[in-house]
Amino acid sequence: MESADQIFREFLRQRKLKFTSERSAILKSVQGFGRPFEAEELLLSLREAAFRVSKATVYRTLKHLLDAGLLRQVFFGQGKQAHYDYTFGELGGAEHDHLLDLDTGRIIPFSNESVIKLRDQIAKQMGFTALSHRFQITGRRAEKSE
Amino acid sequence: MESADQIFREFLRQRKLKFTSERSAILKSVQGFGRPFEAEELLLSLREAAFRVSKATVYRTLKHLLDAGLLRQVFFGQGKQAHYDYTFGELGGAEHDHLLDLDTGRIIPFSNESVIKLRDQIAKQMGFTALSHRFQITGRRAEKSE
DNA sequence: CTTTATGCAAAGTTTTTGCAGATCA
DNA sequence: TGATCTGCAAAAACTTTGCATAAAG
Repeated sequence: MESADQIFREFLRQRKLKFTSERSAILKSVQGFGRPFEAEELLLSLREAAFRVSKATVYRTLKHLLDAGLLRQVFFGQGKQAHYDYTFGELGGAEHDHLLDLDTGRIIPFSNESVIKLRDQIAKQMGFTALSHRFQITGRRAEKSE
Repeated sequence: MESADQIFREFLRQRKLKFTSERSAILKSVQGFGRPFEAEELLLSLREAAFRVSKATVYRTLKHLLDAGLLRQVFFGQGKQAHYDYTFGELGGAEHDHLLDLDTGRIIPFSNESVIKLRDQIAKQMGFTALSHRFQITGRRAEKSE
């Protein structure tokens, strides 16, 4: 099985793009988040790792990672800024969705096969073939002792 | 059953806000879309109806409609601009989701009870109570003769 | 009449782009 | 070495805000 690193290198090679130290550092940093992150957070995370990259390069690389299929964009709350979700993470590349804790703002990934079954079934009913989806549940801890 | 208009008036009254002709025109225009729309589209739609409202008022009113629960924000594609989705529309206030046609960009609303059942079940499994969700399927026409 | 709303233009956010010098293949 | 990259700063896209005047209750 290919690593994300290999996938990215191959993607770049096919497009005659270069695998630079910035792109390498950004991918590494992306893998460090266990949850969707914002461009600004990524920038900070790189600076903490003492790797100086410009905001422009971060955005440009995020776009490539999206094209390579290693990231996808998701939007939470009313926020206008995009979150980037690593599609290769903990769950080993399995499609996953998110539950947003209304009280803490925490984003919790989950994976559930029924979501895919349901989306495929709904799309079929509507005369479509489903290619992807975004599913986001907003909720609140059930048995909180407050 | 209360009309959206009544709900909005009541919402404004409770907050000591005013029901102005601009707010009335905006709500009417919102109801004219059968799909999620952008702030800019709303503005254009108002101008077509020969009603001149400023962009600032449109945004301010959208915020109130969100607070009143008559709209919610959704995000499609990679676009950074918010879409506003009327929660009171065709489906008579029933919760609904969207299918995005990858080829045409068209957004098609649908309503399916299983989505709610599934979200409630998943949230429960994770120790949460689901309050709302966003579900978006991206697909492509199944039997296209192209 | 007092409070809240509106329009305008200016400011704020987030993301994109042009360009000159730096780096990769 | 030729093509692609990078950082910077400026621009662009979308949304919010301050202020003076207008309208609602």
